[in-house]
Amino acid sequence: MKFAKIPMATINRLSIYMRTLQEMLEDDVDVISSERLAKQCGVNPAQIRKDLAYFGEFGVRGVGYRVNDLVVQIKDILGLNRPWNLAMIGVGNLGSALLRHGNFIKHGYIFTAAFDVDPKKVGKRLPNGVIVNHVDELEEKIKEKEVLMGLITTPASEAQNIANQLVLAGINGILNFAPVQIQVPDCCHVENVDFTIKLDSIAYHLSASS
Amino acid sequence: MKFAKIPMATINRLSIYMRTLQEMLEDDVDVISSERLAKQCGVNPAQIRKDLAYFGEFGVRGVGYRVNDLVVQIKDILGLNRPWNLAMIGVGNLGSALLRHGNFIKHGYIFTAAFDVDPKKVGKRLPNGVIVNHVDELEEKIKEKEVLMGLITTPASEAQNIANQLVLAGINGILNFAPVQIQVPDCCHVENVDFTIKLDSIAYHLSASS
DNA sequence: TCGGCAATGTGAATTATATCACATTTTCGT
DNA sequence: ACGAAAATGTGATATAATTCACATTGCCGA
Repeated sequence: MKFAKIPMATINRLSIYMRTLQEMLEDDVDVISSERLAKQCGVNPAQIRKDLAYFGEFGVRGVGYRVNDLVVQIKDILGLNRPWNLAMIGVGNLGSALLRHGNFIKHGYIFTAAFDVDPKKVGKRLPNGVIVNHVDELEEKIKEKEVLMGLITTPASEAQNIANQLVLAGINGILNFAPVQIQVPDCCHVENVDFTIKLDSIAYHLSASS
Repeated sequence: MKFAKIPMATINRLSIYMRTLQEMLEDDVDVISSERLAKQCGVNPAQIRKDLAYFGEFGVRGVGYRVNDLVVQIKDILGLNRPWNLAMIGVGNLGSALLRHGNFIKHGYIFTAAFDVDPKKVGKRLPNGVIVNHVDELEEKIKEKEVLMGLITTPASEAQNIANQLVLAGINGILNFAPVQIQVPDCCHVENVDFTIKLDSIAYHLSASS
């Protein structure tokens, strides 16, 4: 099953299912139907079953899904049954807010390195104990700290340059917060987080509907 | 043309084209082909032409698109030929980083209100001059400050409650940073920004390819 | 003025994604 | 032990988005 081509959208939905299921666990729900889960996640029930069917059979007919088991299965599918070390490149407003943000650690993502070019920031110790390094030391530290993904929160003008360096350092997963499209070789997977694109989309909908 | 159903993906791409074009303007490029723009944006040239074709004919055959004109046209399409007032709900790490973030104002988005429940924060003046209000005053201040979109950066547990209040206050565009799916009536358009979903997606790709 | 070139705009074809609908399997009550 | 009820898993269908391929159009140089 794992060899069929999986839609990107499926992968994203699996994360959403997982989150919702984790919340349900806390409310002591132990079995859930695709219908109820779908309502909670705002999707079609068949969608959920199809998404899961790409990877196996996880439910019990006539009953539903065991919440706890399904969380474990989804974690397995996504590769979340292990910690992932992250590096933050750019310790400005946004970068430092994210470094302090609890959601990363909660989901198994650990910042083990941080970089900036500002001499005032280099050498400082972050609340999580990580010391900010100069970008010149990127490759060295990334290897030392066994970083597997890089988060770019530099100004847009630096993002491509940093991405190149990350790739050279052997990183092949990048989460890019800078509002530019960065170009990387195929071996590297980039995801973009761009607030203003989302705002533009809202602006469009509000304008168009009025 | 505006009555054909426009793919959501098209709207998002228009933002990306606009950004790229704005950068080109600064480099004194004044005409661009769909091919070159496509390469820069990482999409197919025909895609760009199709996307634009939903809204009209903006190019010159044999020549390309006048960069400046196209930026204006896209702004018109998206409703960005006017300022949009924003409210931030939740002035924690992330909220205050975003309030200070220059990209919003650069693209015509103006924070005119901010809310929190923490008495230590309420009453404080932000760098942009806005004073943090208590969430109890949400409806009143949102109307007073003519806010049209709300950004939710509260803890996940509060997000739905805040969304409800925003809707009651007449807001119909929400950018949700909390890692939950919030439910709103159809009149309201929600976009989600969820870092950990993106990280999960990267984790999947790194795990699957190895 | 005219011919060739370049790049748009767009119908057709392809590919991808989502939904339906139902046969299948399991549980549970009698 | 059996039949009804419930909810999965999935082939078929419908919908949506992307890409192709080319006819069309405007520009420029000789």
